[in-house]
Amino acid sequence: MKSNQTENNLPEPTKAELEILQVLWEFGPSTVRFVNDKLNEQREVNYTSTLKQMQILTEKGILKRDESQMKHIYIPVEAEEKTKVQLLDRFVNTLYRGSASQLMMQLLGNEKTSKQEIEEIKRLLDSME
Amino acid sequence: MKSNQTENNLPEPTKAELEILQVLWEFGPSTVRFVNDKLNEQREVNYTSTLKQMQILTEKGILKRDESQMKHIYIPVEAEEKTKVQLLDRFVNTLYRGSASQLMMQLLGNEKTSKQEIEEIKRLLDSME
DNA sequence: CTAAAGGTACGATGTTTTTCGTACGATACA
DNA sequence: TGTATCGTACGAAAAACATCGTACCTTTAG
Repeated sequence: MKSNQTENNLPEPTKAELEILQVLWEFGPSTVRFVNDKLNEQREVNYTSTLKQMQILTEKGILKRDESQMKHIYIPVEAEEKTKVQLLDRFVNTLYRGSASQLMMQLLGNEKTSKQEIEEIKRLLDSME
Repeated sequence: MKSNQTENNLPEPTKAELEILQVLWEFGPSTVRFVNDKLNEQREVNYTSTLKQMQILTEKGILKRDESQMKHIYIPVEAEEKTKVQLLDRFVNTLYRGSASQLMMQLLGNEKTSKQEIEEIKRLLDSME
């Protein structure tokens, strides 16, 4: 099958992979043990499952690791921002035909987006002038 | 495995399922034939593959269908808006811990979001006062 | 009437993603 | 110094997704 890459970039992380990335983004470079513990705060996962995922992530080039110690330390290759931008871009293209303003409208119309959030967005825009 | 539902809602559509939904959103209630033709404008898919997907979508309760004719007519159960809001909500929660303004910042910082888009967003916000 | 065209049903198969068991090496410490 | 603990490697099973072939029913045109 065709490999799933964007022009200049890494393959899209899967759902389980994203969970792991998020731990690494939040807490910085970590061991499998640490990541697995964090994941288990939310759902039950076997240690070796997490290990395997992180190995796969490394094969894919999404993570790299420091093997100088027995406890390998895993690190995302791309910065959080960059990866998120890619995902966001894909999301906008898929669901909103690339129209960021349409996405915005939905965000603003969404009850779950608080007044406070909206205010913050306005301030943000003003400061961009 | 745990079934994948949000509190009050339908299961998340998969990628292939989303493609189909998008055709239905754009063109309204349609036959399998019609949807399949649209999909084939973008990539090759066998008719029965599309049929199967749409049957699965129906089983899942994401589509319903009018069987009164031989050519069944498929219709999304939920409105486009509602489904997109769900997906967007999940997206914001997953990637931005629920912070819409953070997502915004990324949108605005994204080169692919044109000046024109940004202007439109500003106008939108102003008109909300 | 009948053959071709076009429809649905559905099992089987292929692929990708996810999870886990087992093997085995290193470390720690009683 | 041996045994329990904690690590990695890795194949394989399980689950989720996607695709397709085949059977079989309806409609339609000649």
